[in-house]
Amino acid sequence: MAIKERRARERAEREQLIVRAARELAETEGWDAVTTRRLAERIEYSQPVLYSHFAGKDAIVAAVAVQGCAELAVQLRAVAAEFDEPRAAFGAVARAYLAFAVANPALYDAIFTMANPLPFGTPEAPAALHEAFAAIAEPATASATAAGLDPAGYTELAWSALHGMATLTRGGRLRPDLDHSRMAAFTAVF
Amino acid sequence: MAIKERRARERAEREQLIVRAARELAETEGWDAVTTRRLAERIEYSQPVLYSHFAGKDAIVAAVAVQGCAELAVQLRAVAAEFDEPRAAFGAVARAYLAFAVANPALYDAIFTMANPLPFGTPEAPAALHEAFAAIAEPATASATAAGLDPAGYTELAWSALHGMATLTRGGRLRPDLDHSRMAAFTAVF
DNA sequence: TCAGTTGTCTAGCGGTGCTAGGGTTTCGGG
DNA sequence: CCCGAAACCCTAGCACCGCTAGACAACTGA
Repeated sequence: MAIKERRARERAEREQLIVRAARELAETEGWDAVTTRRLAERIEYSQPVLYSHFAGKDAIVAAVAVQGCAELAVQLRAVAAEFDEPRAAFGAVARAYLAFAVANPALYDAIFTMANPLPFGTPEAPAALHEAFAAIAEPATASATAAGLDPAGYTELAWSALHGMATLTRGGRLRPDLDHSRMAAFTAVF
Repeated sequence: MAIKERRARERAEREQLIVRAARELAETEGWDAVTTRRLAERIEYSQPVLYSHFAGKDAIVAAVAVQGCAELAVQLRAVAAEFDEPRAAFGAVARAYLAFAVANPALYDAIFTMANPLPFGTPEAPAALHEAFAAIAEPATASATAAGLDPAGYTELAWSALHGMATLTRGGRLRPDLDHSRMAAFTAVF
């Protein structure tokens, strides 16, 4: 009996090993470098074992995404908890969100831009995702009601602005010298 | 002498044929389906002729992107011209921007999300790109000065919000039932 | 007519995600 | 202790990808 448990434990460890290897490879060389062959070589197994853990490459990046999601949620929550005033919290959370995207570009892509099959809307999305969204939604809701606007749409708009800044910044499509001005406009407007 | 001209004309026509085929294929089946082999089959030539026109596949999607850019600029300009009041113009341009992204998802991706090597900042970007950006920047600048904010950062923020909404909507990451509320928040806030 | 240029195609290279099949190891009961 | 059964993993390969070398055909211009 205990043997089965040990096997299951080893399997789980190897699965984490795969996810970790994929994330590291993506973060250091970009997602293009994350091929099943390189991944297999890195974990010192052959490619087919990857498919005994995940349905395909997409499932691997999805696993990386949910892991990243949890980290993002933790960071945003921690920042939000430092502030009493919702407006100040909103600004700080926004800055933390963008900082996360800059610090972990590959992780951010896995979560939000790659075509992963993660359910996102209100149905059964990973709990970490709800958590991260809530960290933005709470101060945003406070700001929306103060402005007499529907909180739901307002929150999605604010998130869209953050996401837009994150992605456009990475593509070199926004002027770096305007970072400060842009952020000032965000805190002034939202 | 005239023979060279005819040849050059035919080459230009074939180049347009390639760009058109790439765009159509992308729009109907997504960019994943745009492979050099399928593209070659569609224009009824072999793959190598593609490389006598473009440096590689990236250059082809870049060509599609600048073409789409011009169209976007025309549409935004046309919408902006209908309004005298900058505020009303801003809202209409924003709606037109999002409508463009919904109507031509592959085109939008080619311009803004794919890793094309288009220069974007202030240096030598395609003229059409400046044109499109200006169509957003002008009403945004009016709105920014009215709010006493730096127009440059304000404009980039507004564009980020639009871009974020466009991309998150396509990924099914925003609730469709909030489209109206989200847009109301946009016009109220910017 | 005929060399030289131009244009195009076939075939192939190294890479991708993914899978079929077989061989080795380990397990569990007689 | 031993052996059939199950679990596990690897080698080899498929069909596809972007891209290119080299051969071949067609056209040009003297």
